[in-house]
Amino acid sequence: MKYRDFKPVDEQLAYLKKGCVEIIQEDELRAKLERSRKAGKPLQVKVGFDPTAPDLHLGHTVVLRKMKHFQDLGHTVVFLIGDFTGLIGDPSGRSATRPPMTREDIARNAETYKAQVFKILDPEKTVIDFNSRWLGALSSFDLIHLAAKHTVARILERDDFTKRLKAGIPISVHEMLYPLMQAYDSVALKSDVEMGGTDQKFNLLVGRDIQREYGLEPQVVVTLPLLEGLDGVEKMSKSLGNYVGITEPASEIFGKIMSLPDGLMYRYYELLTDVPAPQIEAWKKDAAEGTVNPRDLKARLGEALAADFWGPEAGAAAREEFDRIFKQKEVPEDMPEIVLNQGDIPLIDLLVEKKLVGSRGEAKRLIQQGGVTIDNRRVGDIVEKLSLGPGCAAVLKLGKRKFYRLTAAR
RNA sequence: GGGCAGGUACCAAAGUGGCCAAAUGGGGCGGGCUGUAAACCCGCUGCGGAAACGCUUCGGAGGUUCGAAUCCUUCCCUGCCCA
Repeated sequence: MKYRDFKPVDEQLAYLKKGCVEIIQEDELRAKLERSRKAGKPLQVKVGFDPTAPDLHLGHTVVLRKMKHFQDLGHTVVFLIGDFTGLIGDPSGRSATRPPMTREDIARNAETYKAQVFKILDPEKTVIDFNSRWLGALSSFDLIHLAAKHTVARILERDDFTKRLKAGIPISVHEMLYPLMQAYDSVALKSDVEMGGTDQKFNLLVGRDIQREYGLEPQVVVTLPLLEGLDGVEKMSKSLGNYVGITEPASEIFGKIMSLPDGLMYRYYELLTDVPAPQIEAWKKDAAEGTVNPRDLKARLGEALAADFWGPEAGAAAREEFDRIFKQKEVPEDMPEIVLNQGDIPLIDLLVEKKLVGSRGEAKRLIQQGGVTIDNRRVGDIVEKLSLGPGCAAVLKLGKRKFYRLTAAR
């Protein structure tokens, strides 16, 4: 990129600042942008990702979207996969020591990442890297040398360590080393900017200190809000199950968004769409006054998000499908098909065999509680048997939203 | 190295010889009301069994006892205090 290709610094700053929680330090970022523009040299922007969970969800897209913003402005974004952690086997799950990941696992996860992140990022402007490349090459001497550059007190300052310490929850030594490792990534990459969720603030700041120790100009730290999960309380995470994965089918994305608590949808609009803030505020007001049905705003959001990952048509289709099922109480167009063999089969056996429930007890409970419907008829008896004549079909519904098409084997 | 306190179901946390498949809360699931929202109400939440009931669980392994989550031995793990 040449000088003229970079937008004026003020314009860039304004674009980048939107939605950020904090920029440390903003004037440093300005200085870096100015230098980059003059030299025609893009900034190096680094964001780290965990190699163990390559299923990205909407929470990750907050930072991905910001990465995209940097790309839009012509900067280089490094998508850093923290595979070193994976290689040595992160024991921080305590109860079950995780087996270390193999190189194959990591390579596979990296592929999965690629398939997902390029739904948002520009492949041309994205560098994917692995921190084992340099961390794996550090000798014990190097590591201790690195560790010598920081103090225990500084590490313990960290909020979550303090809490754990107080609560009597173990902290292992390697956990204290992680911030240093991550900081070293910034040294290795000579990053100008590192981004992360607000929970990463501490780690990101350590990066600045360590870069200075290694004689580099400290990176600018940009923190982004953590997106609340579907429950509206905890942050979105896979392990809490309150997430919307970006590879989920459009109809799932739409459905999950519809189940969002109302108050949360404005937050989602803010962090996950480009709808301008004043518009969001106006909607909020309209909904409160009753001039707009919050449901419709939510549907709009669901459609927009489904469209982000599957295209506008799929987004619209997801919305129509949803209305069909829940407004008009019809049956979805596509549902998983289950083929029944000839003859009677007890319903419970069917549910268990097809792995629709976890155990027979669960199947019984579901039936007893009226959660099972066949062709709109609620099943009342747990010993009920099922049979379909040749060429017949039926719709099995479990709970509120699980539909299956039963068909007879020829 | 020494002293002390702990390890209970998805999580937190009661239970300290039989009435314990284990209180309570959270979470989850189902139903109701709705807008598949929130709030709220009801129910369920180890496995098998239609049920009666049976079986496997309270860090691991042994033991005492008619009977153990509860007592003993030993091992593993964690926290706190002292060195």
